[in-house]
Amino acid sequence: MNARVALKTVRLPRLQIACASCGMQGLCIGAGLADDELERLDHMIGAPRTLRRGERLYHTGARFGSLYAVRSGSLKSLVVTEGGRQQITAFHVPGELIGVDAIGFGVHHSSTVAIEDCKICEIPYAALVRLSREMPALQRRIHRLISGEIQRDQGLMALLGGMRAGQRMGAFLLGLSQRRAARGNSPTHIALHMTREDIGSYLGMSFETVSRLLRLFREEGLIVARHRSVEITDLERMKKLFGSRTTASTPDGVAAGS
Amino acid sequence: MNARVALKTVRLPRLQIACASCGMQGLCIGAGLADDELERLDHMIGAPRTLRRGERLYHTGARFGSLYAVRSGSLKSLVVTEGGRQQITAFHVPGELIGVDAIGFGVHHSSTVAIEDCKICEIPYAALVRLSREMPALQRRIHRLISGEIQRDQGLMALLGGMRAGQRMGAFLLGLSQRRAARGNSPTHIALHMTREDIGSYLGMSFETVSRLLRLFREEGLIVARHRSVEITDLERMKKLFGSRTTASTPDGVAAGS
DNA sequence: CGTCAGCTTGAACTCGATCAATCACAGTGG
DNA sequence: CCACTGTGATTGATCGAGTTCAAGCTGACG
Repeated sequence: MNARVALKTVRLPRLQIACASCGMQGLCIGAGLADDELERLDHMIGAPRTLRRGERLYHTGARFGSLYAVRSGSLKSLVVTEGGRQQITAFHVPGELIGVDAIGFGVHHSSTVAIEDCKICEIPYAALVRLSREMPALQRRIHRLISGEIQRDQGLMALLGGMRAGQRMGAFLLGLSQRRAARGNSPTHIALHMTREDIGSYLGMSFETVSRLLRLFREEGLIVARHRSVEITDLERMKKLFGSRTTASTPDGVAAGS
Repeated sequence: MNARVALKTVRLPRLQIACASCGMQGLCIGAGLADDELERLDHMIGAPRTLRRGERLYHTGARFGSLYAVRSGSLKSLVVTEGGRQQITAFHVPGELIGVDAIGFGVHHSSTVAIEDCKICEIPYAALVRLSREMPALQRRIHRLISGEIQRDQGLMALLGGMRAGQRMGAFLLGLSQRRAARGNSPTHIALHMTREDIGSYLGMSFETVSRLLRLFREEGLIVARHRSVEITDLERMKKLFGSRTTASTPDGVAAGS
């Protein structure tokens, strides 16, 4: 597999051009674009800017003007409910795009904060839309990003709505693992940059339960956890227990309405 | 308020033209379009088609080709988790658009089923996109619909993640009330066309708990419930207890960015 | 070296799930 | 027309997962 990718990299020059926003190949906003298209896109992307831990990228109610790509570090997005409670809606890691949920509305409906020092690239949305009018591939890409956002949310809803705390925790760890793997990193070593409280908020449980579940997983031999570093020692069993997204099985026996 | 709307209807001809898809004014896909634009849009919308109760509009994995507007009746969308459990992700009532979560991905990631006999209008998406290239207002509208979908999901996540069953139930009833109000219907009378089980799935609780909570609300004097008809008798206290989403329910009037 | 935020662990309690029995009602067919 | 039937709704009793409160512990950082 790796060998094949390497071969392609040699043969197809465009894979050697990294996206200016996230600094990676074939990820983020520039995925699926041709060389010249990627270059035009790159021109409108600003230089990476540093965000210190705890600093806010944008907050609820702020005018939406740009998407942001994470180059390094990680961030969290949260919404504040009527009761003043904070609900974490997403964690963002390098190579991912932030602000997708505000597209088209003109205003952010969540706040995003750095949970460690980050490097962030700004992508002006108006220019992006203008460019997308001439580049169907880019327009498709934008739509797909948004669609992916909705899917992610629906997955989390299903998680929160119908699973036990342990399953949610397991699915969370597997999710982080997969996101690392998608970027070519080890799928077994996970760094939890966020606090237990953030995880609890995200998964709809108390931070004490997060702590207890991690211990349970450790006692079960599924992971080795120390501080904020988690090593998945039995990835297979994890996948078995907490169903990795194997959604290839979609039976089409019944004919849809008319 | 009503008087002002009526006045506008008289003064501005465009408000008298109903959207062909949902049969309503200023809702659904046609909101915010000029007369001639609305007409062009209408030409690509098919005649309403009937869907019998229990019939499926589309299912997970099906190719995405169209959005659908509800003219009458109601439907539910659901995702099936790895474990085979069904999680209801949305209920759809007249004037709303279905299928937004599949935009850009080419494939539906949820199934949608009629919970009573419905009339549905199909809106071919490819044609819609083509049209939107010439009509910035339509493009904005599409983006806003998608964005609204994300927001709705985030709201539900916050609901599922951090609220007690009673609060979720209250917020659910208030939500239905507001959606009725947004379409000019009485906000106090709600018809629950879905089963208790569906409500339970949507709100992440057992159907018995749904039943018990409705009784509790009745004993508290908040509602009068009989069969599937619910009358909110103390809307003020409901709002006080279960924080109504005081954000302007119809996102028109807010200037969209870019 | 002290301080403090974040983490762990324990103990008691509570909310809501689960199991189970009964009821209400719509649809069906005699 | 009424009895039959099945799905959905109500209500009760029990139990356990997870919250909450509380008390220490750990490691980072001034």
